[in-house]
Amino acid sequence: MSETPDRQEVVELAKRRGYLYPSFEIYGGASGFWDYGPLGTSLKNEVVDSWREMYVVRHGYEEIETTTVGTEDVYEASGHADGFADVLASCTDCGTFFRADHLVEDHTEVENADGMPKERLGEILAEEGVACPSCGETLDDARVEEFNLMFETNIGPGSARPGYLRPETAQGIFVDFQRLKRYYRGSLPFGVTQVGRAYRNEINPRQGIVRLREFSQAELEYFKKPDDEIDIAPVEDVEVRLYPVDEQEDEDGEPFVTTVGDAVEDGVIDSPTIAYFVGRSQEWYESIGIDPAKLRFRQHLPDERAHYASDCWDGETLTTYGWIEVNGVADRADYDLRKHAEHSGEEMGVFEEYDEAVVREETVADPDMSVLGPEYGGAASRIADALREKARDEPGAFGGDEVNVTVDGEGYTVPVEAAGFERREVRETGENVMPQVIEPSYGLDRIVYSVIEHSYGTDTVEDEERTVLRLPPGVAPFDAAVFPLVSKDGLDEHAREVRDALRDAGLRVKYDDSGSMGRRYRRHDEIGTPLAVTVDYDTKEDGTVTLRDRDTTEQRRVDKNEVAEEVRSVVEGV
RNA sequence: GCACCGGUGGUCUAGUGGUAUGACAAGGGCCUUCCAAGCCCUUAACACGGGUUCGAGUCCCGUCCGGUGCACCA
Repeated sequence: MSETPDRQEVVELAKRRGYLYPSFEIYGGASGFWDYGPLGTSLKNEVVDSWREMYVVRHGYEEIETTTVGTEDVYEASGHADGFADVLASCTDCGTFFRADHLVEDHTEVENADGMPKERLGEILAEEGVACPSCGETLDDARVEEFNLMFETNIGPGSARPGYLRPETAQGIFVDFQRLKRYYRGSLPFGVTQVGRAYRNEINPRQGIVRLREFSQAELEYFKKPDDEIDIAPVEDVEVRLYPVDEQEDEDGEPFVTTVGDAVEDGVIDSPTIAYFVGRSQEWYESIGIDPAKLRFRQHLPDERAHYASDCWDGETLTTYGWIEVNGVADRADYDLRKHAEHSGEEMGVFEEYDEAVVREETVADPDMSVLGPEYGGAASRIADALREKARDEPGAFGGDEVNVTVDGEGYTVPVEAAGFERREVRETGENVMPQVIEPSYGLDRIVYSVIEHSYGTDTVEDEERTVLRLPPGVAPFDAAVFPLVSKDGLDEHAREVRDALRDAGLRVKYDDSGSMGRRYRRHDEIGTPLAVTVDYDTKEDGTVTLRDRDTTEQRRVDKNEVAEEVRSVVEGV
C-alpha cells in the first residue's frame, strides 16, 4: 500500500504546482468549486482519454454530448424535481436539520405530509407543539425551507419557463433514447457514454475537491434485454475487494478479496453485468494509478439506494478523507425509460424479434352494432364489451345459435350471428421490451484527486528527501522534461532541438534550463514527469543523451534520434 | 446550517495599537560537466467590508474561505 500522505502537503503541492486552484480565489472563493490548473487539466484529460479508450474504443459504447440545462419536464419525469426538493426544518436552538414532512408524519396525526407546502408544514409544527428530536426544544419557531439540490435557472426572458442544471449526465442519454435506439438500428444490447459537468447545490460542501457543487462525470448507460448478461470471461480472473451488504451488516464483517468470476459464481454479485463493470473498473483504476490496496467495491445498503436503483456497487478509494465514493455501478432497471415514457407519452420500448415467430390461435368477437344498438339501446355497448371478453375467455359459448352474457346482473341473449365470433391465427414475430439499464458512473474529480493522493510520496535521493508523484507514465501531465546540462556552449540550443523533435513526435514535453540539474529533477519529480532527457557535452560528440527515470533516478544513454521512441514506449507502457 | 478554532508575499513564518520579519520558491544576471551548491539584483502579503482609535495585521461586528465536531449528502 502506498504511504498515507499529509493532506495539507498534497493540497499545497496541487495548488502551488498548478494542479488545482480554488475557484474565484481573488474574490474570496466559494466552497464546492475548484478549477484545474495546467497540470490538473492535463492529468484529467489523460484520465478521461483512458476512460474513453476503455469504453468508447474497446467496447464501442459511443459517446454523445447533451445539454447541461434541462427543462422541468425532464426532471419531473426522472424524479429529481421531487427527490431533490425536500422541505427542511431547522431547530433554532441546536441547528439540527430534519425533513419537515417526516417530523409531521412521525409526531402528529397528520398523514401524507410529503408534498405539503412549506408554510403548511411550518404551521403544523407550531400548532402541534412538535419537539426537536435532537435537543427537545419546541419547533414553533423552526425555520422551514424548501431546499432543492438542483440549481435553478430560467429559459428565455422573464421567468416563463424554469430550467435546471443537470444533477447527473444520465438523463441526457435517456431523453435522447428514441434517436439512439434508431442509431443502433433497434437492437439491444448497446451502450452510450457521456462525459461532462453536472451540478448539485450541496448544502454545505466542505471536503475540498471531494464534495463539489460543479463536478465532472463520466457515465455509461448500458441498455439490455431483461435476461441479457455480459459475458464476464474477459474479467473473470480480475481480483476485486468486495464489501457486500451482508458483511456491512455483520458486526465482524469485513471486505474480502475475490475474483469477479467467483463473485458471480458465489452469488455475491447477483448480476453478471454489474460484476463485469466492477471488474473493468478495477482494471482501469489500477492502470491510472489508484492503489489496489486502497480500492474496494461496496454494495449499497437498501436504505441508501437512490430512488431509481434496485442494486448498486460503489467503487471507493481510501484517501485522507476516508473511504470516498468514486463510482457507482447501479442497476437502474427500466426506471428512467419507463418514467420518460409515462411523462412524455412516447414509446420507449425496443421491438425484439423472437428467434421463431409464435403462432397461436385467438378467438375474438366483433359485435354487429347495427343489430345490438336498436335491440338493446343504452346497454348495447356494454353488451358488446361482454361479448368480446367472453370470446376471449370462453370461446365454447359461441358454439350454438345464441350466446348469453350478463351485464350489471341482467342476462341478455344475443343471436350468435350478431356477435361476429371468429377463430383466427395470429403470428407474433416479437414483442416490445423496455430495456434494462446498468449504469457505471464515475466521479472524475474524485478519481483525479485519488490518483494524486495515491501517487504522492517521499523518498531519499543522495541523502536529500524529495517529493515525488509516482503517476503512471500514461496519465502524467508531461511525458518528458528536456534539460541542457548547462545553458551555454550551445547545449541549450541543442536541447531545444531535442525538445522540438519530441514535440513533433506528438509527445508532451517541458523544457527547463533554470537552476541546477538537481533542482530541475526535483521540480519534475514533484509534478510527476516520468522521464528527463539531458543534453550534455557527449551529445555534441556522439549524439547520445541521458534518459533519467523518475522513480529509480537511474540514467542510461540513448541516441538522440531514438529518444522519442524510448519515451513513447514508456508512456504507452509497451 | 450550528458550535469552536483559524486566515500575513507562490509556500512556510515573525509581528499584544505606531507604515510588516525572515526563509524557501519564482524572475533576471554571474557561475555551473547530472540530483534542491554559491554570489548579486528583482518581484511579491496583512481574506473582504464596516466600526473603535490621532493611528488597526493587532481590538470589536458582519461576510467569505479553511480545519474539527454535529447535522445534511436523493
